Amino acid sequence: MSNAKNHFIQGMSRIADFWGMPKAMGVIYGCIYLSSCPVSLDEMVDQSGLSKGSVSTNVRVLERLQMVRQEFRPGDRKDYYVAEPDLWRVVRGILEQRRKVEFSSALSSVHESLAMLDVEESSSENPHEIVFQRERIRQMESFFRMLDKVVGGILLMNKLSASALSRFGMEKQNNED
Amino acid sequence: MSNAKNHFIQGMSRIADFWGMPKAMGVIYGCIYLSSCPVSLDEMVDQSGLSKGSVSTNVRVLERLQMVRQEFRPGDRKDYYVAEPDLWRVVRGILEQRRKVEFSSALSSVHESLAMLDVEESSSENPHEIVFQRERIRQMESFFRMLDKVVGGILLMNKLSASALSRFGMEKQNNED
DNA sequence: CGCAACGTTCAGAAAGGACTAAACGTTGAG
DNA sequence: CTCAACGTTTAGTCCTTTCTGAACGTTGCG
Repeated sequence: MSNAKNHFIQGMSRIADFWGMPKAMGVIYGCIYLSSCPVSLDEMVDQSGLSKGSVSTNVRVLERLQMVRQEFRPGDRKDYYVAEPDLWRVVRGILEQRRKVEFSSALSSVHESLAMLDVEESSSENPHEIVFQRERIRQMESFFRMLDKVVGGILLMNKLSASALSRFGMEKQNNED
Repeated sequence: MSNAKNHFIQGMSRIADFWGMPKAMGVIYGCIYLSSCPVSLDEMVDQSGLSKGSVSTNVRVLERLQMVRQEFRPGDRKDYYVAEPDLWRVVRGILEQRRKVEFSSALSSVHESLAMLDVEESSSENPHEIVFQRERIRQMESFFRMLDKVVGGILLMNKLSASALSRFGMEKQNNED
């Protein structure tokens, strides 16, 4: 394998780690992303130096995130994978996943706190504090709701490309490229 | 401490964990965020159940991220902290930090791979693969550059509020609130 | 001075995740 | 039917990160 590919894969490993994913995921995506033809599981094992089990597990996570696709070959029992080349779709996949898993949970957690506060209000000897806390929690709730909307808006764009990005206030700076 | 505050703090712990930060950071921010008056380190220790060392360390990280501010009191040796109430400023602080640390590093890593590919090109027996890889890496490089611009654009807005959000394509959906 | 009140630091423990290796279930060819 | 080629699962190990507890340096009061 080329020296450059090795270095690239190592970079993907770092990036995956930084975004809270297993390093192996980054490594495997790097393998597939830089292959001009579909890659089998064994090839990934060779190129990545990871165990077969790890590759098997992680490649399916990548598939769930729509970062790679399985390519079927009639009469071949091996699984071949190709990378989703549109990186903006990749971030969409990740965002979708995270939104489903965590955003709603965070929102409901905050909402529950608000409900509990209402129950406690009557029995409190310090109403001022309660009022303050309710206001704060309410602000955080509306913050989460807005955040969820923003992400939802991004997900609605079927292509997060230059034209879409112009809405992000990017018109201001037009240095390089 | 109120039952609701406890629940809220637990939620912050989960959220912090999800975003790749120490749980204790979330807990401590929760403590301060829901206090109507500046909080001393000892009070945080009481309310969070964490050790003094952990609180001391994590509260300073929060300060560096501009999620809390120190409030000086003349003639009092204790350190008091108040929370940054504008949650959009909070995400800005976090984004700024992450951009500094990781974005540039990711970009240079990809760029290095590209350079290595150029060196290897001549000595390769498989020029087709090299050409393919160069194209792929180039795409990722331009992706990172764009991503960096987007984040930069967000950071330029001094208030990421409703008016700013309208640029994000949020006009389309106007359900609730 | 001496002591008590603070915040900080650091070695070590604890916890949580991720990877490995080996056993396993399935499928298809001979 | 038997065996080899696959991908999957899981128990166990390793490694990283985080938290704790105690020692430490500083500061100001009595």
